[in-house]
Amino acid sequence: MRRRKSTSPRPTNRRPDPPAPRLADGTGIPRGPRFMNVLNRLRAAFGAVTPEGGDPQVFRAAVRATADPKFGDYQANGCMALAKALQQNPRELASAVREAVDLEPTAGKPEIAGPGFLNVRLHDEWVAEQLSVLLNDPAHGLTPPESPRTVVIDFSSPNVAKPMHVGHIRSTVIGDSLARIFEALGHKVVRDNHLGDWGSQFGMILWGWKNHRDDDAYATDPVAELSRLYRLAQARIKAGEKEVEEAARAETAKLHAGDAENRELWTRFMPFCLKALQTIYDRLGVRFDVELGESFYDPMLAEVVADLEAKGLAEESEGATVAFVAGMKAPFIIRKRDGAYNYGTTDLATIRYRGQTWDPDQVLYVVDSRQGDHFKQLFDVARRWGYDGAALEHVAFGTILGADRKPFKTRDGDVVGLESLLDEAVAEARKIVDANSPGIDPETRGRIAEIVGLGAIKYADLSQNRLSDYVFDWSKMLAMNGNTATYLQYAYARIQSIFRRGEIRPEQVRERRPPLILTHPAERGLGVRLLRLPEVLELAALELKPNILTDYLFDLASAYSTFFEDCPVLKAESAERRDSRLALCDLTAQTLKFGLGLLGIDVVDQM
RNA sequence: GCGCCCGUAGCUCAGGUGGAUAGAGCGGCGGUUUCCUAAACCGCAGGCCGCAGGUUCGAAUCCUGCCGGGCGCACCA
Repeated sequence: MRRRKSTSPRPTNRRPDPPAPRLADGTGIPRGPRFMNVLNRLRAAFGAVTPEGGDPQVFRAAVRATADPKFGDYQANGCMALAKALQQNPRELASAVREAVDLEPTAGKPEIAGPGFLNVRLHDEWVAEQLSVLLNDPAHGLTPPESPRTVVIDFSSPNVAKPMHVGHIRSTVIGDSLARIFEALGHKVVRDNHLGDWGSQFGMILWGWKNHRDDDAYATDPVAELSRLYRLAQARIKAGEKEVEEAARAETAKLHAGDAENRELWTRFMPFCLKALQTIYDRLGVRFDVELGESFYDPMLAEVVADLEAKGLAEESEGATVAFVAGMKAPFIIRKRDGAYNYGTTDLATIRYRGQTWDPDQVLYVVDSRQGDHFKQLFDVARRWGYDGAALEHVAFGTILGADRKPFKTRDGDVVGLESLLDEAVAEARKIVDANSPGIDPETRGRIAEIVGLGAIKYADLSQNRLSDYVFDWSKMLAMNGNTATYLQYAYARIQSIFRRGEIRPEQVRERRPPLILTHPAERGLGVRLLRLPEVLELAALELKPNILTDYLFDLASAYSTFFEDCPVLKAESAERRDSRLALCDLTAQTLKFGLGLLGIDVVDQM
């Protein structure tokens, strides 16, 4: 697997697994009603019996869930690689590990298979016991990390003064989900919306305002009018009108220089712009801890450049002040020929401010992959500047494409507005709800459609590997099965339906703490999966990939659907069985709701 | 030209740090509903993992070269 480019050192790079739990009796066996991260438990056990000459960290890392259930639930693959290094027979090595390792009470002795795999099958009783613990665990099996980290997540970051469009959804949704996942794992998260409120796009708006404004239109809808002016300026510059380009640049420079008129206009426009953005964020359920835009850093820029110059990191080149980065031809510009600062300068000031304010362990920039070169330069300069305390990571993502594999546009060729995209998703969802569930009252159908529609959009984005471009496809997105939010929401709704029909509340099942029975393959398959959430979240956070979570949830929902078909709940053959299955239903519902919540997606009780 | 990303089933995509017979969904074909939501479930067909070398017990995964596609490369952000 390729590693992310980490151009600055990661203090906790390859974060170690949480240490094995400290145990009072020294047996290696945890006592008491405490949920255990299964993977970490097994890794600790195998790591402890790493053969002489092996690296325990490597050996334990080779433990993972099996790809195929016929090989058991988990497998330890470390013996083969180690045998090679030690020039020993892998099966003999595996045999020695098998004898030494103690997995009780979690599992029995592993089985040796193939060239030296060690296959682990969890004890049904242990799985059942863990599920009972999980049933009443508000933390969903998550335990606080040994050393919580501070993670700044820079995401969404739209330019103000123009409506958000489809291009903003990925950063917003991926960043929000990563924030939720890190928080759930017990880390401190700072969600920062680095607004584009100070750049040259504002100069274009100012130029438009002074030359082409429509006062009536502004009175009616300020943001729409400002957006029109921006697009007008942009179009004329793009058409090669140098004088417009120069004029807009001059307006930007005047704004930055403190020109009274431009500052007044900026101050006047901003509240409208922010309010428009807030409307979308509210609808998406996205919030920020801070929204420190480019304007916030403006007062620091001159000093940043002076400091870089003083430290010999910046130099003059073709009239601009730049920093060169080894291996890259284009310089990193921190002051333009005309004296104005640009986003490189702002980003450096931001790194310093964040370091001084939060002292983060990790800073994530959830930004389009096309800005890769910029971040490579930025991180390099920042490190040489001395801000190397945090791991700076560009969480890159691909472009959203239309069916023609070109950037997603409307039929008229405009960029698709985010608001209309959401509206369309909700309208599509509404059609399906109306068709499938006419018995539900219209108002409730409307609420369901909103949740299902937004869920579809978010999930389509999150379930894809970030790095690849993705083809936007309505039919796929709102499909009722397959790896979609709708499928997961449906599984959840079916569970709620069982509780309604049985006239029983989940809380009653939880209080009863019924013993879990896992003798049916569908029961066991579901049960083993329910224990995996903590390890999945740890991996998703490590890889910075929400699609690891969506894959898990889809797998869980599939296992539930199989269970639903094969295992009657309310009409189970005994009261014990019924209670056990109700508990499995509730656990699944809890996990789906919690997991979807970490993706920023809601559930509905019926659909 | 330099750099980054991508190439896996007809289509859209998964595929931890190299592991067992490469997986889903859609589409196709065939089944399942006196039973808790059929927005579901079960089965079948469908692959030279872009190509060629290399590394090794083992490669979709790592290395090299090539082919094909996307993107970025001095004052926009």
